[in-house]
This record gives sequence, C-alpha cells and structure tokens, in this order.
Amino acid sequence: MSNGVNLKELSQRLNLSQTTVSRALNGYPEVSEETRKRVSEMAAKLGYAPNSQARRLATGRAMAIGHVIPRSIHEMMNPIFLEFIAGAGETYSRHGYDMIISVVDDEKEEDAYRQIASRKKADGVIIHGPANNEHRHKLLKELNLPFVVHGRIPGAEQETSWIDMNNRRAFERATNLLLDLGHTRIALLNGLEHMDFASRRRRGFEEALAARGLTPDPDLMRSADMTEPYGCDNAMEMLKSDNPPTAFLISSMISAIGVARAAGQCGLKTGKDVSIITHDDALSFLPNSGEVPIFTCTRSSVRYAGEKAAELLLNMISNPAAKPVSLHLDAELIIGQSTGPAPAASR
Amino acid sequence: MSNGVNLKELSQRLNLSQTTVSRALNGYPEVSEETRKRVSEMAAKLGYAPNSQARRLATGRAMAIGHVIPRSIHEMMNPIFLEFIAGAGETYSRHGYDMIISVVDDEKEEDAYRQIASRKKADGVIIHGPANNEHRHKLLKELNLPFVVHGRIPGAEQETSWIDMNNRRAFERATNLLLDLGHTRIALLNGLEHMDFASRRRRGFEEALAARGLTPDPDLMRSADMTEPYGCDNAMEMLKSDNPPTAFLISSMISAIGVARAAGQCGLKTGKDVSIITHDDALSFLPNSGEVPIFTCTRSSVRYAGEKAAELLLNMISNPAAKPVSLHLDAELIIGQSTGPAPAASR
DNA sequence: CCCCTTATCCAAACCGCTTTGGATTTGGCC
DNA sequence: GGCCAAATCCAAAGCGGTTTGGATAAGGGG
Repeated sequence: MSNGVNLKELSQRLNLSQTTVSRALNGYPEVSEETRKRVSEMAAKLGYAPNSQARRLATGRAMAIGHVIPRSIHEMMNPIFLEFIAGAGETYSRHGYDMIISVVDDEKEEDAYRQIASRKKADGVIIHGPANNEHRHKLLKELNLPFVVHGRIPGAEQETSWIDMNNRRAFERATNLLLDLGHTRIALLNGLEHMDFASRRRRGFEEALAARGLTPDPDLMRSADMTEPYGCDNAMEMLKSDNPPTAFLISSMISAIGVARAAGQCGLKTGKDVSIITHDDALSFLPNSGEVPIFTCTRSSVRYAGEKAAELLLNMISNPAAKPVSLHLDAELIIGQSTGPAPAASR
Repeated sequence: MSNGVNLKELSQRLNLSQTTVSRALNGYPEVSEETRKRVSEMAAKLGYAPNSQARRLATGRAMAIGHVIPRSIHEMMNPIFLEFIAGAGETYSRHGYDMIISVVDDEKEEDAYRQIASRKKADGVIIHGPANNEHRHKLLKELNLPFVVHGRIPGAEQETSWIDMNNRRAFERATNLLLDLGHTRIALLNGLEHMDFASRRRRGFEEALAARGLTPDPDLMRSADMTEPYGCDNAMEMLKSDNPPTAFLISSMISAIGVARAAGQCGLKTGKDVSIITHDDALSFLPNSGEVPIFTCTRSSVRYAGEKAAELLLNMISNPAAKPVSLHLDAELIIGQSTGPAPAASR
C-alpha cells in the first residue's frame, strides 16, 4: 500500500537479479514465462512501478512532449488551443508519454525551447500557431529537437512535418456559397492576419471574389483576436454604415456569436436579413450540431488534429530517419440556419 | 552550439571536480566567488544545462506538478480549465517547475494518480472540479501526494488546502440584486449540480429567495454542462411558457450568451424586457469589460485562482509539515447592461 | 613558531533503472 | 557419453547529476 518498493527490493524479495526482474517486466525474451509471471505478480503485490526519472535517465528518452506557449499571446490562450491539447493528450497517454506545457513570457520563448533541448525535458515539441514569418522551426532544427507544426510554415512546407486544414479552400467554398446565394457585399472577420491560417483564409476569400470579378471592399475586412466583442463591435459598425454587408464570413464561432448579437441588436434576423458563415473548430463547449446547426460553417475538428499531430510526432521520434510527413485535413462545408438568399436590394 | 556538454566534461575543461562545479552553479557557499564566476562563464560558453532527469533522480524531487483530467468530463475540457491552467503554469515556470497534464479515460483516473505517486512523476497535483461526493482527496492522502483543491470538498474543508470563490454568497448577492429590481420570477441556469461549486450557487440563489419569502419554481431551475445551446434552448423554452421568468441567473458567460440569443429570437430586449446576470470567470477570449460591461455579472478571475493555487501547492511541497491553508476569493458584483427593473406585469 | 579555524576543493557513494557481456544449466543430436 | 546451441539468469557498468565526508591550504591568535 505504502508507495515505494524499488527494483532492488523487489528483486531481493524474489531472489532474482535486478536484471532479470527488469527484463521480465519489460517483456524481454530472455526470461522464462514462469519467472515472468512470478515477477509480475510480486510486482503487483508490492505495488512496484519503476521510477520514471531513473528510467528516463537510463534510457535517455524523456518520454514527454513539450508544448510551449508564450503567455501574452491571447491567440494561444484560447479554447482552440485547449481542444488541440485535449486531443494530443489522449494520444500521448495512450503511448505512455507525458505532456508538459510551459507558459512563458514572450521573450523567454526561445529560452524555453533551448532548455527543453539541453536539459532533455522532452523528446519533441509541437509548434502552435505558425506566423507568416515563422522562425521557431529553424531554432528547433538547430537544437535537433523533433517537432510537428499545427498549421503550416510558409516556405517550409516540404522540410517540416505538419498537420493543417485546408484554410484557403474552405473559405473559398464558403465565399462561393454566399456568392451563389446572391450576396455581393460580404464582410470578412478574420483572425490575426500575421498568422498563417488567417492569411490563407483571406486568400481563399479574395480569390473566390476575384473569380467572379468582384474586388473585396477593404472596409469590410477586419483582422483581430477572435473574441466575442470583436465580432459584435465590428459587425455593428458595418451594419450601421451607409453601405452595409449582407453577409459575414467569420473565422471563429466565438466571434460569430458576437456578430449574431450585433445583428439582433440591429433588428436583423440572422439567416434572413443577414447571412453568416463561420469556421467551426468543433469545440466541445460550443456545439454547433443538430439536424440544422445554428451556424452555417466550415468545420474541422481541432481535437482530431491534436490527436493526429501527436501521432505524427511520436512516429518521428521513434523513427528519426523518416522523411517529413504532412496531413492535410479537409474542412466540411455544412449548411445551417444562418444563411439564406441575399435580401433584395431595398434600402 | 551543439547541445550536449555534461557535468563531467564541463568540470574537465575547468580542471575542477564535478562537486565544485555543481556547487558553484547551484549557489552553494563552499566555493569562492572567483571560481564560481569562472565556472558559470564556461558553462554559458559551452551551453551547459543539467540534465533534468539526472537531477531529479539525484534530488528525489520531480520538479513537476500534475493535472489529471478525465477525458469524458466536458466540464473539464472547458475554457475555464484552460484559463486556470494558464495561471498555474505561470507560477510553475517562475519557480522552475514543469506542468504535466494527463488526459485519461475516466476509469483510469485513479490509476493516473497512483502512477504519479509510485513512479514519482510529480511532487503534487491539483484537484479540479470537486464533486459533492468527492473521493480523490482520500486517495491522494493515502498516496501521500500533496495536493490543492480548486474549489472545496464538502466535509473536508478543514483538512485540505483549497482555493475557491465564494459561490454561495456571489449568487445570493446576484439574486438580491434582481429581487431589488423587482424581479420575482427568476430562472437559474446552473452548472452540473453534482459539482460542489454549482450546489453552492444554487444554495445562494435559494436562500436569497427564501429570505424574501419566495420559493423557487422548480420549472425555472436547470442544471447541465454550460454550453451555449444549453443557455439558448432552456431560455427559449422558459420564455415561451405560460409564466415566463423576467430574469435569468446563469453560471457561465457562454450559456449567458445563449440566453441572450434566445431573448433576441423572442423579440425581447436584454436589460429591459429580460434581465440577465451571469457569473464571469474573466476568460481572456470572452471579455466582459468596458465602462458598462455587456453582462451584469459576478466576476472572479479563474486565472488568478490558478496562480494562487499553484503557489499554495508549491508552498506545501517545500514545507510539508505546514497545516492546510485555504484561500477564499470574493467575487465582485458588477453592473452591466443586461439588468434592469422588472417590467410591469402586463402580459 | 605551532595549533586551530576557516575557506576551498575533491573522491566516492548514491539516486533507481537499463543494458552489456558473460556464466551456468539444460536439452537435443550424433 | 560428448558436444554444441539454446535457455536462463546474473554481476557490473553506465546514465548524469547531488551530496557526504574528508583532505589540503591558508589565515589568525597566543
């Protein structure tokens, strides 16, 4: 019951060497099935479990994956990150890996990676939220620390392992849907566009417009942290303008909720007077499901991305020579209650 | 540049013993300032950092705190948890501790704690979301694993260290505010009431009503995971009933947003036709600030709670003999746009 | 000048596990 | 019966730090 038999004591109780006991428990073939059974029974009885630090020291593997998140970046402190973590965490624990998360001051981010490498705190890391001018991957290569990117690093797609959804295509399709419904004044409430995912979404939006000979109105394009008030305030401002949009394309459910609130306050009915398409990361506390989801959306489970990213990384670690591999997830375009034909131009 | 000098190599380069080098770097007094300087310079130059596994093995301290979260519990997979983690994480890294998070199947929760203890994966843990019939603390005591509770364990307040906000009082005050505004039919959209925090909030609500001779209407009290649709659907149902509430008291901003949506869909103006008070955990992506916040709320920063919880725990660890200590945070009652006098009984 | 602190530094043990390189026993085959 | 390979098991050497118990040198007082 009391915690704390170690290998030595266990082996003494069994009249066996530490070697044999260790091998028995770790499934090596050089030990008879009979002894193996005897050993594991005694281990269970005494509640033996190998000290992880000792094992890690001996094997040279940290059996842990690091996630470092700069604390000021709101973008990261967000539920999307959490959901990703949840997915990744499942994979880790299924494989006996620990997940260690470091919340650090921005200027200490590089330091954090260096520490992980030099102190051997983790066998690999995940890069979250790559920016347009990303640099972390270079540091990590230099540090010889395996990593997987959640998202893509522009210009380094070939040489890095990553998992990403098709941001450009998703927003292109969403835009086309709105265009097909007759909307021509479409607002884009994007995430921070110095991030790669947001740039791609914007590109998808613009390209879809361009394909129909439309040029985006700069007044209808915003970019910021995806909070609820961000959605509400900007939508409000646009809706009250002389030439309001009839549709919104939004990068996050949370902001979309804000937009819906603004619409309500303006006396506009969502899905009728104003159309909304949002990206939906399938967050567990913000379900947008049902036969007819509240919001028409492009959906891609970020939790699933977390699971997969973790798998990629663990593979890289156990197979260091392998080439970089990447996973491209396709977002679904799902019709909900928030879209409808553009209202006849009346006002 | 290349990572990987160890203590031995470093000491050889310096013509010193490992002992001296170790002591120099760890600030022990038995080494002259001159050598200490020489040592640290060389360490910096060679990029030396002690291997954490080795250090942990030698010192017997894991220098890590564990957070185990059963994966099915949506309640835990929520942004509140994330925000708490963010706060705690800052404290940890400031003190050189790692944060390890285990996402495990429900039935493996106990197992996870046992492993942390027996394999010495962490020096302590945080208990999240204590239930009415909580049991984890007993296991942890048995395992001799220091812990701090985020929330309170009913019946074990004296013997455990915890940090909590005053849930009962906060909801009592909020209810009183609504009563003062003339509302008598007040709906309670609570979190899962098998959780301690939700029970307390309900108690506060009921006691405030009772103090004015009112008995709560069971039809106006709901309890579930605090999602957006939960708020919307239940509010919708109530508002469409024969005898609708004029005010809502809600356990989470997210659900409050849902309630506001329902109100909008019913053509009711929030803060006029219907009043809303919500608890606000001060989540970074759901700001409810400004001169006049959107929602009238009881506010308590869960991120701050995380920081403090971590501090309590680290103190416990470095001072194992100390008595349990607890921190009781008071939620602020903040007036926003979502409350107003009860409409004259007209319908 | 000698003895006793005090200031420095070191060799070696230890933390608890894995893993290498045998040693010993057993069994099959000619 | 003798020989060789397979099957078991073990002693000891790491892994990379921290820490104990001295040893050595330097300084101070009588």
